Amino acid sequence: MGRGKIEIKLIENPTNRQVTYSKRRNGIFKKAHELSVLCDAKVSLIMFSKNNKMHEYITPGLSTKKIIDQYQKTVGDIDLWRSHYEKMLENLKKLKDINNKLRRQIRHRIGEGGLELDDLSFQQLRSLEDDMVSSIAKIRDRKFHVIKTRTDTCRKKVRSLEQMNGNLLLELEKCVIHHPSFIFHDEGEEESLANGASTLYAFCHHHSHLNHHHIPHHHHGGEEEAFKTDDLRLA
Amino acid sequence: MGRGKIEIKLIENPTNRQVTYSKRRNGIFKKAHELSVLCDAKVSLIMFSKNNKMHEYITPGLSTKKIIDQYQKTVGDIDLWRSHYEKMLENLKKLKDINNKLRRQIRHRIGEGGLELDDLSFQQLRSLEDDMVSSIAKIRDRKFHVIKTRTDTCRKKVRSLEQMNGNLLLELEKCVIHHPSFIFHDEGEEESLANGASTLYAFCHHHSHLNHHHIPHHHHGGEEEAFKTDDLRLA
DNA sequence: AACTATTTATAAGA
DNA sequence: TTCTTATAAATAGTT
Repeated sequence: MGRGKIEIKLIENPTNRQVTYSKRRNGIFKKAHELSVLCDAKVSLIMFSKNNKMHEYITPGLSTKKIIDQYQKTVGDIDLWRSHYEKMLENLKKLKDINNKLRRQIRHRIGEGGLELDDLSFQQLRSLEDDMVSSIAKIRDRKFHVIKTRTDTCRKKVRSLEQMNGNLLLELEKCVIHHPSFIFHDEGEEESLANGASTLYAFCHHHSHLNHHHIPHHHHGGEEEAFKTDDLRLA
Repeated sequence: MGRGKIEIKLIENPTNRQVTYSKRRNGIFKKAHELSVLCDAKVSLIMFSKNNKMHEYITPGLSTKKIIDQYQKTVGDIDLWRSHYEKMLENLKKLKDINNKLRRQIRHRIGEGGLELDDLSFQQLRSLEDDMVSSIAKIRDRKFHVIKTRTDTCRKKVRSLEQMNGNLLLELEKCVIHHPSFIFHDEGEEESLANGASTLYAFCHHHSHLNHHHIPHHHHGGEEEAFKTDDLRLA
């Protein structure tokens, strides 16, 4: 109906399409309204343009919600929403129940207020206590494991540092023996040395005072045992 | 558009109205479909005739649910359903989270598998252990309280029975002293006596052999202490 | 947004 | 209902 007949297929020209959309949208709304009035029908017309602009028509005196409700009722069993909603309610209730049970269980285990323990019998209290004892044993085991791992790691680190120190000492001894003047002759370079070298240099000074003994913060044998038991006293 | 122009108002003649409804319904569906195709629009058209027959058109490839969902999203805040639904979803999520946390807490307290304890630091393990120790103390307190209450109740009962027995003995003594022939003279009535009286009678016989000592199943003093500690050994 | 030649929808009748 | 058809209404292309 227009200057020329058109084929019913997507209008490629966006401007053209937009114009047609507007015109026909108005046309369809008018038709929907006429149907509402002429035949006392309930009409819900919702549409989204290609760029998701929404437009709707509803028979006056109705709401989209009402129409959709009636739609749900009519379509009934095939409908997803209602059952979905009801499943959700059910789920919600179940979760609340589980939640309460879990809380109760925790309160029992915490021994909260005696108020919670009141509803347990002597036998239940006994078995709860047994559970707790075995649980605490597991926690202690785990704690022991954690501290042991930590101690072991520390011990390994110490051992490796000791070995490194030993090697450095040997190197230094060689140096000192072959070039006794080395230690004090190159002071000018001290500032430009990298960190490691600088530390080594400091160590040389230190070492020369201590006459080849280990530096004091190294742990060994009995001392390491003491460290271990000290930590485990916490357990 | 027809043989004559019509006014847009309710068609009173039901047949006429029904015919018009059918014709125009088809027309509007056709228009809706043309709009869908020409402009790539999403269209949902739901209508109910005066006698509640439902008809709907949906842009092919869509579902009414999808359209309605999009409608909810677009209309958004004004709508009640959507917020209701989303509040529910939110609630559901919250409950699930809380639930998981509670479960985790319980698993920690149970010390399940070490798998659960793996993610706790030494400090956390220590404080968990402390908690458990104090909880177990509470449970033991409660257990002690339960058994003590039970013991006390039992002791009271015993005491009251002893007193009752004592009184009965005194009464009997009086009887025997004043009517020494009473005990064996009325055997004929024995069968017809009520339970309490029968017991009293039996007691008389028993008592006459025991020379005023307590009957053996009574606990007193040291013996009662023994009973108590025996029960508490369970604790 | 307005115009208008045409197509489309449809009211009334069969 | 469906078909027909005269006529009203919608609208494609143009301004």
